[in-house]
Amino acid sequence: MNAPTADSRTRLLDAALQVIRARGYSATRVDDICAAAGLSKGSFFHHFESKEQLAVEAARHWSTVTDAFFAAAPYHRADDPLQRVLGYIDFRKSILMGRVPEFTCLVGTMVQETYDTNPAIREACDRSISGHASEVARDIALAREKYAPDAPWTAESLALHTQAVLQGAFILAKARGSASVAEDSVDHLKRYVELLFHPNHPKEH
Amino acid sequence: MNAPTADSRTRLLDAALQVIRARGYSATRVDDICAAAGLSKGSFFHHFESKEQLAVEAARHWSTVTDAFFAAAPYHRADDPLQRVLGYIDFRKSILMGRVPEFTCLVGTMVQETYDTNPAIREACDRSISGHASEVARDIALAREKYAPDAPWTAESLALHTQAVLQGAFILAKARGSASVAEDSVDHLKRYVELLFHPNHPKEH
DNA sequence: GGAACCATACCGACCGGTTGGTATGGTCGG
DNA sequence: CCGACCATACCAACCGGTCGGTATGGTTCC
Repeated sequence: MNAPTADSRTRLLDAALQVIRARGYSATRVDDICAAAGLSKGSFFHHFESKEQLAVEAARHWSTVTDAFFAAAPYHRADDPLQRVLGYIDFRKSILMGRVPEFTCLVGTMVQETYDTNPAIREACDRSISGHASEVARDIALAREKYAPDAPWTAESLALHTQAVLQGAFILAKARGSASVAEDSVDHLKRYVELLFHPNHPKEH
Repeated sequence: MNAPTADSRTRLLDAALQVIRARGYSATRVDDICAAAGLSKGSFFHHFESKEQLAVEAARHWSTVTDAFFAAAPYHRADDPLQRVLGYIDFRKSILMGRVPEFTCLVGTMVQETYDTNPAIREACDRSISGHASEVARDIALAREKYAPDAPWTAESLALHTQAVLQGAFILAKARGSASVAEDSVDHLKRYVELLFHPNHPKEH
């Protein structure tokens, strides 16, 4: 009777995204994920051989979901690469809404708990973050070539910096219990990128 | 010999800083902390009424330790407030050495796992981060008044942004298993602050 | 068509190691 | 002797993972 709904494996993965983002990886029980998916533990271990393997697959699922989400975002339509980069940052700010677990990042949360004890999960989280950064770096590289070819920084490092700011903003939002501090930090990030590409200060007259 | 019976509580707190930074809060067992401190569980529950309360006190202990550490750092000796801010950033970069758990932040790690389930720990982590940011904000406010009194950002928000960058840099370092990506992000942060203050900044060599 | 057979999906009771916390008693300085 | 401190032994709940079993739908052979 579950035919019309998404298949069970996907439901378990989606449930894992929700629960782990709220409670963290270690504190999440397999039964929590099953309950959130409306499935039993037997079903869970039919689809995943262990909790650890679920985490690895959840990280990949996270990348799939977020890649599609960002691919559909409107900022890609700008012709100018710098405008796409700034549009990306605006877009990241605009989705900081709802409850904190709804806009924070699965892999940023998981990697904190697993980097030293769980290499498979750490690598899966790294692939997710680095993969997304590479996407951002493509537009940054084009903007750099066009507007700042002699800049002393690489497109890759600036893309990673955007991810660092976002991940850090999530931590502050979690500590404060509010998204507004994250919005402020994204504002600073946008100002930085604008300054990097438009040094229209009275420095050079 | 350390003071015989005097410091067991501190030894447990110090052990908690090490173990929780490496494994996270949920995955840390109280026996792990006891073993790292060379004490028994009876001693643990003599000093702390629960694992949760230990976490709250560990956050405060973390603030005490780090406050003293930063208070002793050389960047405070600069006369100019902007030089102190830039010196702070340089200092933060210079301590990104050793293994990852040795330079990352206890409260940034803990708050990710506890913000939605453990309000007491969340608040303790918030106090630690916000308290440190306030310290940084003092010099930023002086620099702003001196060099950029009409800037469209507040000293408080820029101070929080520095913390966001650092926390995010720690996450990237954990995912990558290397500090170098964190160093790059701190470089971007320093460049941002320099750009913010650049127009009226008197270069002195 | 239908009986026999099989694969996939799913259920939930159960197992055994783990873990936060407790009970009890010993040691030692004052 | 008292109370702070700490160790050992222990407990009950918890939790990841297992296992026997059911339901359903597809395939093959007559």
